[in-house]
Amino acid sequence: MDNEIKTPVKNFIRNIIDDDLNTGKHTNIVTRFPPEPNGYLHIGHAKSICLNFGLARSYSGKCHLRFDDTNPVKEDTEYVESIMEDVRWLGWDWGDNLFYASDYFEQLYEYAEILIRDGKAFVCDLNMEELRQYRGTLTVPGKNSPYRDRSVEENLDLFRRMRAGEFPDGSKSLRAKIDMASPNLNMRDPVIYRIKKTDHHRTGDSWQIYPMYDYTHCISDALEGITHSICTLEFEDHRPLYDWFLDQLPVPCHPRQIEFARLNLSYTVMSKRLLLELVKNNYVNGWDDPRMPTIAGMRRRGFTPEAIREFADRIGVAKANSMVDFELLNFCVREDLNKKALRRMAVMDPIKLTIRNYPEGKIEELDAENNPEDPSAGNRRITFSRNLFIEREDFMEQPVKGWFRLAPGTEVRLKHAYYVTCEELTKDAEGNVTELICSYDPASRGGWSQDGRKVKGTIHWVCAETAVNLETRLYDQLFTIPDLGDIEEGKSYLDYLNPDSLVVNTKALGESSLANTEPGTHFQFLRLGYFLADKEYSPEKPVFNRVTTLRDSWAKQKNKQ
RNA sequence: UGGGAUGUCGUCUAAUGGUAGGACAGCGGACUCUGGAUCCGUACGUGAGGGUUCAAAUCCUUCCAUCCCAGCCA
Repeated sequence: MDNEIKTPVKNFIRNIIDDDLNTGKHTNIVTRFPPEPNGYLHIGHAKSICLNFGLARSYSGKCHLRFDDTNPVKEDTEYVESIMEDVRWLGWDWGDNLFYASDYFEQLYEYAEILIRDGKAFVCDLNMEELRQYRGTLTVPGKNSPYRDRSVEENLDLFRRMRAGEFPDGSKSLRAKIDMASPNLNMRDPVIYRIKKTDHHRTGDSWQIYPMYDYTHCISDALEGITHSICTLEFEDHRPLYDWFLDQLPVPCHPRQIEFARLNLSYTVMSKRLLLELVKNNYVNGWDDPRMPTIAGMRRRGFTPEAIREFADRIGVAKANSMVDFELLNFCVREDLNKKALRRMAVMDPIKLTIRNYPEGKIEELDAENNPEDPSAGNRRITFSRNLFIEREDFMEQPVKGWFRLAPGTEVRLKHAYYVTCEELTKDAEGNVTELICSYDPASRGGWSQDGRKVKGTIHWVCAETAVNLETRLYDQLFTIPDLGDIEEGKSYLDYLNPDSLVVNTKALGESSLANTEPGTHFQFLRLGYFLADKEYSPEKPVFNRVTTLRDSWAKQKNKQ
């Protein structure tokens, strides 16, 4: 990735940064990726990660990884581990800049006392229900809390006792004193500390109170010297509060919050809640199910970091809500794997092909290139014999117009091998074709013909004597409709789960080398698609995940008819 | 019916008052031992109306549509 010399596409954030650099507001930039460790990262996070780390790299700045761990009831170290793994896998490096909001708890607490001393925060005894009543609604202003005018001394005393654990959960909160009549609900005396007698995954039982996001995030940014604090659109309404806290407190700097539109991808969901539900209720097989849009799932499916980064670059960054076509992701992974994946032959739905004029018992070896896009990938030897299997789809008894694969009486090339002509076929009682009897042209060895005759069709095959059985897992979209945000009244996203999102095919056959590779290796199965040896792969049970199919202009042509 | 935002090819995204451009998808063709890859060509767009200007996607104005906000979640 370091030798990419692409000029970055302009976007409104880069424009802001360029301005800040030109005007001298900043001489270098610092961004951050601030996940809450309460779930696995998904492709939407990848957009944000690539944006923040990408900006830092592009401007020779820094990007911090900061865990926004202010809510111990939802967070867990399992998630911090997986997040770090995913960010690293995507190819980014935070260096020494690993932070936790929980590292700032003491500082945050001291700042809260300053707010109290300045009369800008108070301890409120309203419970959650009362608080809701007092907050008002979108159209009617809120009412001041009856506890709003407590003295500084009383507030300080109460707040310290909150910290000491003297009060039960939910009985009191610390609130900022701003404006209950503000049309922006976030400014209606927002809660900044709540009591939670819950152990924190990093601070253990040392805190009984935990700061809220709005209060924590801006201060964390300021303490770390973040210059551009990039977040998603739903925080736009929070920006006045972000700025308010920083304006009240003696913080080292005042970062600028910039909001961009989160990623929506067709045929999938991106909400942590929904993804968690899919996992918990076993609609998928865990966070790394290859159908999941999680980084872990995409990694297991066989998407590459390079493809995901390319995707993130291509979708751009803007403020308008949008839905990106999944095909772009497929394009990116094909583009990457086309250069890198070794070619192999495998047959998903085998049909027997016998070459009647090929000597019985003879097995010969032929040369096959590993990757036509990359000569350095070298060649391999593959075996050929009288008994082969080809793809059932590659034969048509009554060929349609434009068909140039195998049919009775027609000649095709077996990739890397010989020309064969179909002369006869056998059928079972139901009339299904069970075997194709062919003849071959011994002079066409290697797939060439000296007389220069044209053979339009080339098909893949495997040698019956040496082929190995494969389990292939053929993945398709998890959902049947592109926009899960737009579903029929009374229906749930679960009603749109694609029953065919996973088809396990155990009858596939592949060339023998496929039983001798490592989990995590990518291949292109000729004419079929890109596959990854799954983590469950073993030589005894070779399991391959289909990452994506190849482009198929024949299928397209067929669909038009 | 409060507040905040956003509307550019089918989709994503540039154009910072001066030729509406790129990518994906589509279509057509060339080439090909993968109907793959590659190459070439092509169609398609400024939400609507008014105004300012020599000139408007861009500025003003009125409307329309969509998204977000009433957690002691982030």
